[in-house]
Amino acid sequence: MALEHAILVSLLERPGSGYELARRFDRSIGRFWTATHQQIYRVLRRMEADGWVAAQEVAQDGRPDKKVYSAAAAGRSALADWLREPVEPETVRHELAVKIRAAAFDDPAALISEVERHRDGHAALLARYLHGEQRDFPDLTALDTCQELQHVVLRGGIEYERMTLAWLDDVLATLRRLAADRPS
Amino acid sequence: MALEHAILVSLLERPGSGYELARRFDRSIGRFWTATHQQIYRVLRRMEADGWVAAQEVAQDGRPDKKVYSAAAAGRSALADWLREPVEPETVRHELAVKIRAAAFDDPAALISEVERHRDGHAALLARYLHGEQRDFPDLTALDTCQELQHVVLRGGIEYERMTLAWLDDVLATLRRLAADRPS
DNA sequence: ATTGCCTATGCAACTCGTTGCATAGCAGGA
DNA sequence: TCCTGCTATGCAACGAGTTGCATAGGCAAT
Repeated sequence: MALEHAILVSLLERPGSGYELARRFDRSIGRFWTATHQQIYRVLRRMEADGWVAAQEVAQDGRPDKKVYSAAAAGRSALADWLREPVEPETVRHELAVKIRAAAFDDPAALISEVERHRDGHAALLARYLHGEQRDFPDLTALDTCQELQHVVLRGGIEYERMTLAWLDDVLATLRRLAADRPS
Repeated sequence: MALEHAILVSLLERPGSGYELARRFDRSIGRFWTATHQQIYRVLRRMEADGWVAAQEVAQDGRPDKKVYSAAAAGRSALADWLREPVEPETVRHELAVKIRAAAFDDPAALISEVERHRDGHAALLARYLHGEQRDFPDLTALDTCQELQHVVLRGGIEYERMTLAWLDDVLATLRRLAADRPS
């Protein structure tokens, strides 16, 4: 279970409320680790009970109060312990790949618009990554350790999107060829 | 929920027992959709109750009996319905990426051997994919629709592994540079 | 001889993750 | 004015997924 650890890393990079964490998971972190606000609130409460994080109530005007969490010493040492354990290879749940193989038993042409939709989504995400890179890392020669590591993870995201985009174009070409060969 | 659909596709490609399906999920399918034998047995029973699959008991000598499942008409039409629904973008749970960002708050050098382990795993998987491609698709000019689609998914797997391999080399270079810059 | 692994299925208990809903004040547009 | 959407947190119920264990015969190696 790594949601705790992902939250700890995010809080070490910057303290924040459950709501803010949920938004971070929708953005930068969310593309290599997803979580809903429900999970995050639940885990934060458990982590607070375990002394991994400390909470501070912050009153705001014009908005509901919030609880700002920050990583505690116990959380930091738990993170260090976890870093020394081996992790499993990443699990992939690639529903679209299942659909592509399923198309053999139905109409391959019917899948084209769906694949195009995914292609466009990945293209948009790649653009957002590249834009975020420009904004957050304007000078790549002057990064501290934390930023270096954030940037190498971002590079992974960028390469993943580029690769996926090229693959989805390949998938589209294949589907179009099959649709032309055997019109239903 | 797509485990049902992944199982249906696998059974349409070839009927098999729960055990055999579990092994297929460990191999080809398993890299874009994971499932344990527990899940598979449970879902198969539900699918049988819903008339999506039909089971046939097969006695074997020297081995326990097995129940060979095959996709039924109702399952096939359920699959066709599902193909026409949009799917969510794939979810990624990339624990190693969390660790890389976590390394900023501990010792980056301590992560090197872990990343090397992952790198070697991905290299081995890429080799297995390429070997499987040679074996299962010796003549790329003579494929039926089902094989065309299997192959385009395999190409995706191969490209994913290549990209991951290159990225992990980038990560290793970054970690080594950080370790040299600031020795702990 | 015993140990360990492979085939083949399954139960029980648990944790993880999702979905729907609820509260509640404020801001902005039709 | 009403409706939608944002900030901020939370409960309850459900479904998905994991882990540990159990059975049970056969096969291969130590």
